[in-house]
Amino acid sequence: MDGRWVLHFDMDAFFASVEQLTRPTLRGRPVLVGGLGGRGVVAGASYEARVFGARSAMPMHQARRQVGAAAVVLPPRGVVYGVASRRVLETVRAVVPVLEQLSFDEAFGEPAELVGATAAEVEAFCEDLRARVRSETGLVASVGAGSGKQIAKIASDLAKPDGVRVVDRATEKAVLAGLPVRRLWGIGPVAEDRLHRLGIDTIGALAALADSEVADVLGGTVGPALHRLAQGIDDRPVAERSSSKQISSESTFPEDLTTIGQLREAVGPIGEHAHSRLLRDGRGARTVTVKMKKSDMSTLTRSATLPYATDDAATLTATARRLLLDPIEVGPIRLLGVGFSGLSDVQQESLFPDLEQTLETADGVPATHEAAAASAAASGSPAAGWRIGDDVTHESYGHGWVQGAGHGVMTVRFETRGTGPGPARTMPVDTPEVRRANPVDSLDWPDFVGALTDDDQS
DNA sequence: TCTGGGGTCCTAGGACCC
DNA sequence: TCTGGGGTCCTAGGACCC
Repeated sequence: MDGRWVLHFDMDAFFASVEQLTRPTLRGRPVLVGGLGGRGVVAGASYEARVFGARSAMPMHQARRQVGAAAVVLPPRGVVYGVASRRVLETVRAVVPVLEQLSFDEAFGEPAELVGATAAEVEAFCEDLRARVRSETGLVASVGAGSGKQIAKIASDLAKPDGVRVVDRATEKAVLAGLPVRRLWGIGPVAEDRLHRLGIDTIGALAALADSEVADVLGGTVGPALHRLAQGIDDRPVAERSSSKQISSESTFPEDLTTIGQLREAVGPIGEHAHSRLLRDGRGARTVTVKMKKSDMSTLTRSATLPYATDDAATLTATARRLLLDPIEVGPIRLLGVGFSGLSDVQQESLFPDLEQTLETADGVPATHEAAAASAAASGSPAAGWRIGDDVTHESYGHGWVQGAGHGVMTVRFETRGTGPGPARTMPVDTPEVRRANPVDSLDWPDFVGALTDDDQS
């Protein structure tokens, strides 16, 4: 393993950058992506917004207040980020075949060709990778490199924004030693607090502790692992991730739910959302978990394991509904989640047909009922109300997005990645030439017209 | 107007089996 | 008539990651 180089590839302000890419008017402006409701938090902030102190996971109202009137607040467009993420990672994979993907916008790689390379060679490799991603996707990534995953991840942090940082073996220990313990991957607020109480503030101070002390503070499993990382010992391999172990969906309500009836109603669309992703995954679940977050932010979970894995919506929803607790007993509920785990290929022939029958009919309310209602509400007729951030298409002006709406009129900005900054036009909300559009078109339009032509010719 | 949504991993106790 | 030890599965809670 001597001479290995691990790379950590990390997109810069990914969600906000995709918004700025596909909606060119937003370039150079402080963009906040996240929930718009009273309980929303920031999922992504552009660097222009970070100047004001806005950060991911911050309550949206707070970020908005800090940024001021210039703030552009947009709801997340998950499908667009998903498509952008896939394209970015395909580009990276063309250069680094084995990737350990951590999230939408982050991955480790360990290119075989870099074994034994000099720091300068590694830096050139990383710059080439960034340039490819930028030219093929229009998005900016930073890359960190080091002898292991931990140092590579810290290096990419140091490289941001829009940079490369290679930490060679000679300086690795010194770089680590001076950083706050919180920068170590695996040390969160609780562990940080425990260490601070003992006067341990830096990774260097953590590294200098005795093994037994670390185990006492951070636990017998996690402690020794973090201790080794603090000392720069990190030989964990880079490997492709296996399929997910759990599929879940959760939702925070605008106001806390206080009756079991409300919870029973809410479990329908939430369970249906998780179920649709379970179907897309192609496996079935044996264990159903219901999660309830109380107003004091503590969570209660209840789970049940079925005798077999199933992808049957009625069975899964009925199981979830059975697990609900009554707010009268446990207190008001701000969030409800439904999770499926114990995932495996569905067994077609049940060994327990009688039991299956019993479970399926255990709860009278068919799950599809709420699901249909929810999807009807989501797709609703345009006249029912455009929201800020909606993607639209106009018969003459092309693809655009709703910049503002109210009092019977709306302002639409007609632009996409391919058009450059576009004009804003104000029109009645019920303008018949305007229809809801596929958000992904903002990444491609009008280029996809050309793509179709190419296909026709071939 | 406090704190989203999607995950992974660890701990700890009890049931159950041999 | 005071009661082991190991292994596995299930459940509940929580820390941590982006």
